[in-house]
Amino acid sequence: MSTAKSEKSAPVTRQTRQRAAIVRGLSAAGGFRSAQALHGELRARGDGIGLATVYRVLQRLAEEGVVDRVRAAGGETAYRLCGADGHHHHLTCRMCGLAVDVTGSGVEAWAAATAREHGFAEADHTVEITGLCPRCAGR
Amino acid sequence: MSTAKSEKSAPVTRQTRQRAAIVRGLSAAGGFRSAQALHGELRARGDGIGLATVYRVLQRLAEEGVVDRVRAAGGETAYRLCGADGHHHHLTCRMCGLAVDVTGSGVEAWAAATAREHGFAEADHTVEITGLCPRCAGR
DNA sequence: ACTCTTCATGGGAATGATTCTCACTTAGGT
DNA sequence: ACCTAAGTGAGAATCATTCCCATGAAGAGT
Repeated sequence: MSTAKSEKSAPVTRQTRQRAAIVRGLSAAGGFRSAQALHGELRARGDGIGLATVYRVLQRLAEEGVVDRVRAAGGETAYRLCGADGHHHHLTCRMCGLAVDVTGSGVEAWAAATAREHGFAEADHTVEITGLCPRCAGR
Repeated sequence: MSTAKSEKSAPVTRQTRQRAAIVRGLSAAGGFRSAQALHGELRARGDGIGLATVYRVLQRLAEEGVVDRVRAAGGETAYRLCGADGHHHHLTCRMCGLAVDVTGSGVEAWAAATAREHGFAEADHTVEITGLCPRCAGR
């Protein structure tokens, strides 16, 4: 039976026009965009693309670590190109949506230690700080 | 015209059978429950109550600080009676849903400092640690 | 205790985001 | 150029949550 394929096949991830458009779109946006918003912007720009595809690609990009995912208040999920710099958290303005990346060496350690302390394995964590950015706070 | 009412009316929050049932239900549950799940449990128990009411009451309880809110993976929102002990975070098992309260003096400070550092005001934060609880990890 | 005003309730429709289905297209290896 | 598995897209299907609005009841005043 099996010749060289052995057990698992490589997850190839093809380079398609749509996938490229989505990454370009996110790049141009520069910040968070919901799947629906991104879809609208791409269409407006003339890139023919289906909503289902936007969801699919965005989800995969998230799995691949190419984009960040945050759950917005209205139940929507928003995505943003992640600067390939691995793990970090967000400081978001609850008024205008401005988001700043922050890293917290201490938090990482605390989260890991807390999990271990309670016997939890494969710990992961999310941290979101919200507040009013300088501009919004000043008004 | 206006006599003694002056400007703002007191936010009365009436004590209703339904509201009581919801709090009792959450109390009996002991952990997180989605609005839908709670509604199902209450109905099964014989407490006649509408889904819309469950959502409404749960939302208000959250505003009042009586319950915790976490956004589950499937886009659902889950609620849990909060022991009136103010601020804390959660360590959740991503397999069985077991949730443990944890407090992190260090995290609080870090979050506040980070926000201040970037000029953000009125900072708030959420921290969720997920992993596999001892039992699930052991299987 | 009786009444009146206002807030709460609930059933079902409406909304909105996300996922599914499935026939058709295409990237990439040979 | 050819084959085949992966990707795509339109619309239907799902699902959680909110809206609408007539009816019910809590609590203040008398």
